[in-house]
Amino acid sequence: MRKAQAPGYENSVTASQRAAELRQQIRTADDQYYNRGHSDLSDATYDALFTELRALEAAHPELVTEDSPTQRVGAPLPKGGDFATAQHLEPMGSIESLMTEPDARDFVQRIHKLLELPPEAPLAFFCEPKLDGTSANLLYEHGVLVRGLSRGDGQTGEDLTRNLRTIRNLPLRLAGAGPFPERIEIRGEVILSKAAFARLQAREATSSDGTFRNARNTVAGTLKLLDPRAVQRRPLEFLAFAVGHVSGPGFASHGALRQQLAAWGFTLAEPAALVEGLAGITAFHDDLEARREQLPYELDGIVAKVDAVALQQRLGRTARTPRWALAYKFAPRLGITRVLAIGAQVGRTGAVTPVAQLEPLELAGVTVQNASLHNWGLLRERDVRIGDTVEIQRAGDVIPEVVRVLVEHRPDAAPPPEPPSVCPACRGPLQEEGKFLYCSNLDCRDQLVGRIVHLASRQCFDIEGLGPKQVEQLVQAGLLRSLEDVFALGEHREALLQLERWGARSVQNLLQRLAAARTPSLARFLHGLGIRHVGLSTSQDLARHFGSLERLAAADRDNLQAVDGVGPEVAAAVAEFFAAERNQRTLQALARLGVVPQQETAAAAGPLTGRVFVFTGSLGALSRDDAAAKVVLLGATTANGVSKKVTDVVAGADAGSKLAKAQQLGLRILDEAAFLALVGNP
DNA sequence: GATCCTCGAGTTCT
DNA sequence: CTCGAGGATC
Repeated sequence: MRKAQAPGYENSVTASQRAAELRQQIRTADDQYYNRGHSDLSDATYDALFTELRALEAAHPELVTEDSPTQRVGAPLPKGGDFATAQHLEPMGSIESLMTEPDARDFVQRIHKLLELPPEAPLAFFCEPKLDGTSANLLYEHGVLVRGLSRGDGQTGEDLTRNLRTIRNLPLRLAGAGPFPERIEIRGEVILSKAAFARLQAREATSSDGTFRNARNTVAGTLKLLDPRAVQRRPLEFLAFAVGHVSGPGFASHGALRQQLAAWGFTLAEPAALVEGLAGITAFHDDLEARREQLPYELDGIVAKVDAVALQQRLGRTARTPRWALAYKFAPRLGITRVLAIGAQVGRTGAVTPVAQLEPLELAGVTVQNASLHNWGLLRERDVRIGDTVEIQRAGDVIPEVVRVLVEHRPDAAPPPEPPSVCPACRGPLQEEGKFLYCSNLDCRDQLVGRIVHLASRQCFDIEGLGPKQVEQLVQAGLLRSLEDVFALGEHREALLQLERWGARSVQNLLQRLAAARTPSLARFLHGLGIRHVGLSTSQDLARHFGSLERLAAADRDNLQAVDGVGPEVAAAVAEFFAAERNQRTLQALARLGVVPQQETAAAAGPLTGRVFVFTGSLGALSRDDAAAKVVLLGATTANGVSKKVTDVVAGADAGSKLAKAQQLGLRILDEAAFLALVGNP
């Protein structure tokens, strides 16, 4: 075995030969390791070769090539440095997601119809696993990797080249003799295998904060690290699944494309198969779902593509997805665990709701410890008891929910839980209203925390840095005893500074933000007050109708009911709110502290007046609220759900049921790019 | 009085 | 995302 040595070569010809030799050995080892699972070289030998090559290149900088394995790792970006962004040559769209067999059937039938094929005509699909990682788009020029982008919003991605380069099974130079396309974009998924993730967890558990909760988030986090050397220590892999822009001739089929990618040195997702029709797709899906646990990677479904590229082109694409590819997801995972306790929470409205505390359970990538039971009626209906074994599902793959109780596993001594007789926070009396229990004590601590958090939230006064943690702490410290106290915090500067985690800087920031938050729109002001039945939408209706706080406060029930969307219940709630002496004091105190809602000006008519927007899926660049604000500024209104009244649906990535409904209703559907074009790029 | 929309509110975790 | 209930409409 050769030792790493100082560069002592007599002339650069030998040095250049040796460098080429080392690069070849290292590449072979990388390829063996990632594509066959083991390498003929020991880790120590590999490191030695690598060190030698690096030393050689240091001594002969002219020998450094862009595709040398040493170039996988660059220096860290300066702290606080941001990743640059760049345009994809061809947009990186998403694929329509389906959950059920009937949906898949519809999809395949639609393809037959569009191609004017009889339903029984054979049609070949290529099926591959749908990997759960982060997509990336690699640009190769004349066979050499020059850039790697994240998906971003589909049009523009972040330049992650320096980090992507560290992935060892990602070719820095395409394998084979060429000729290579002048430019080609290779798309794939960056993932951590289950084994690699487990190793990483074991290795880092002792050293750092143990933040590796699931593989997908770890991948996303890793690619954003500023120091490529840290990225290199995470055993990421790149699995290619498609090409974007190609200069020169394309490929005849997805199968041919895969062969070429493999020949160029890419790893491909396996198992994959060329199958026939819906039956083939379904069989592939069911087979993988059944073997899910045994596969080396996390997957959330399969992807099926019409194999022939000529047919793909005939099918074309909708505004946001190709018509020739579908993602057929696996059924949401059910998990089984035990109910440790059934607690009660008090929300900002005083509603006391039951929460099941669960034995921690890994479900679809996260650890679930709590599941809401919504109300005591539901709890009784499902008959959930402490000690019960229950089936948990993440509704919409997000919110944990108790699906059912496995009664046969119930311990003998498990009485049904009793709803609390007093408020769990303040021990005050409870009132029953419908299926809900309410704590009617306005000074109840948990309620106060909830009301203040709501007041400070984005849709209301938008006070950054005043979240649940901080509010809890300030209430505990006695600095907040009522809503209006929020704006009196400036008078308690000294007391604030005494608290843990409140330094001069954070106190100053908070006080500045409070000062800035003192002139909200009337709608946001109203919403922040937390009047029953009055959310953002109703607040806006009221603000538009009355124009000022004074006129609203003076309105009686009849005046209130004249507002569109306000009936007897809402009118009563609003009138009662303004009649209550306690609330009048709050309003007076706020006014004294300089908190004054702005007069509502009638919404300016704009180019989008009369149109109603709904947002679904995630928009890369904008939050949903920001997107909504943009269309409102142009004269449009927004709604929460899809209905006949809606005119436009903006579908971001991973759009769900709303999109399907919108398609049914034949509404105008905008993808993110179209939306940004409409509202004018920020 | 019944039915359909829509809004409010609560919910988990990173 | 889901449930429940208020409001509008027939």
